[in-house]
Amino acid sequence: MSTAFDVVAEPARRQLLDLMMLGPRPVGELVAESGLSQPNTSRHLRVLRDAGLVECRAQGQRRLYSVRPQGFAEIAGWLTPYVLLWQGGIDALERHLEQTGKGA
Amino acid sequence: MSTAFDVVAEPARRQLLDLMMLGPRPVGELVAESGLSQPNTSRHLRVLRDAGLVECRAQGQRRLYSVRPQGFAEIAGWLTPYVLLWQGGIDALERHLEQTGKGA
DNA sequence: GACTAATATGTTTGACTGCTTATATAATTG
DNA sequence: CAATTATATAAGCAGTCAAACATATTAGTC
Repeated sequence: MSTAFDVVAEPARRQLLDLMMLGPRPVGELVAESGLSQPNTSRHLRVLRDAGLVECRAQGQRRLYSVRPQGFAEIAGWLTPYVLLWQGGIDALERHLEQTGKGA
Repeated sequence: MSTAFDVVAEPARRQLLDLMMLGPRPVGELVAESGLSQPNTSRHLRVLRDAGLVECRAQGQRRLYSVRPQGFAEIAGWLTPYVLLWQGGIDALERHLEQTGKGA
């Protein structure tokens, strides 16, 4: 099992996610627009799915893959303090840690 | 050269970042609190530094490492649409893409 | 300037991962 | 049900990377 961080570290997978961002896409379109080989695309989609970053529903012989936003919670949760530190300084960060209880 | 995504994919490096979050820390403390070996810690800090995620200033024979929040821009910038999609739905995402011009 | 403390680098090894090619499964059409 | 389209899986190879261990560098102390 890999974390969302591992999964998203791969440029090809970020590209696939970006292609799915605005709505569900069949694999064929993802293959065409990403430039990845079909098996390669399929493998990456599998990894994304196992990590909970995308989901898949069948429509005829196609499979429609779409982004699963909740899957990004792990990354977003970890990143938030650093973004706060960036935009609000150390005191914004401390307030956040206070609230989330991670400051103990 | 590796992207911020690659760098942050490593759990040990996220841990080090977390240890530096509240302020600059000397390497020795990071070694002690992370449980990583000293060379290993040093190597990870090097990677973090090369990626612009931390910076380093010398104080006597110690080196104080601290988080460099701007370094997180790449990740934050990529992640934002997905967080928006999560919290605000597709229309929040579309407004954002409109503004940032990535929607063309 | 020898000695110690603090940190960095080099090397090797083992594990993991992505890509390619070939093949298998599943749904669709005639 | 044969043929075709769409997607998934398998096996092999090559490149990458983190950990361990040894060693080098830099700064402070006597």
